[in-house]
Amino acid sequence: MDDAEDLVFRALADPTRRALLDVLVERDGQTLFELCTRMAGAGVTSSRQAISQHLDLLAAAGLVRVRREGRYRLHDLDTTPLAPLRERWVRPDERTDP
Amino acid sequence: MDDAEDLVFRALADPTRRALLDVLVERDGQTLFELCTRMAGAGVTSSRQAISQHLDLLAAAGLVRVRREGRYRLHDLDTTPLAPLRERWVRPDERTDP
DNA sequence: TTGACATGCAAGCAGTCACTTGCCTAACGT
DNA sequence: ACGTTAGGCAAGTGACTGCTTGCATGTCAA
Repeated sequence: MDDAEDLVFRALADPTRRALLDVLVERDGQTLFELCTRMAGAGVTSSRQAISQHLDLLAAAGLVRVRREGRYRLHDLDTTPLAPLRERWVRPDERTDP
Repeated sequence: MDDAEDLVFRALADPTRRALLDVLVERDGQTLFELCTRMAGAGVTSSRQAISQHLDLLAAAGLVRVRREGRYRLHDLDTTPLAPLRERWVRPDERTDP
């Protein structure tokens, strides 16, 4: 099972990746080093490679867009894959979609 | 990391468990055997023990309430742990909470 | 009571995951 | 040109995960 939905859920399964999303939601265009610093500040102690790999996984899930600018790798958050997820597992009697 | 939030996200990381939630959202009080049958019907081929372990994990995450009735084990869905999850990673400029 | 049905428990196994380690490439400043 | 800065690649490792296997328990019907 390797469809898009599965990638998103598996990406969210790790606390470090969720913390990365927490940092990314505030501002687009943060570099890898910037993210490492802010993660360390948030109490998450992960190496640069570890964080880079987490970002690769988030990118594979479509949650993060990666672009190059000079020697920097900039990261933008994309929350659109989360939209269908938010409406899932709502009881039929609790649905409020008019 | 073993807090409640982490349990929920890890519980959602498995496609079989998500399929179980899909089946559970329709009706409360389904037995283990009933769930096995409906899972098989949905194209998910998992043994009874496997499904039972998945349900245990969902129960540990607070997503499923388990109760006994005679020789049956009945399962009720509880979506309240999903509520905070739905409002997460929403851009500050996209927030619409009045 | 006896047998069938619904489920529980626990050890073991193979695959996956997160992380490290070590070295390499590319872009900037001086 | 040279060193520094930002990041890339890939193999290896320990722990965790999902699943199986085998047997045990408890409940009901006849």
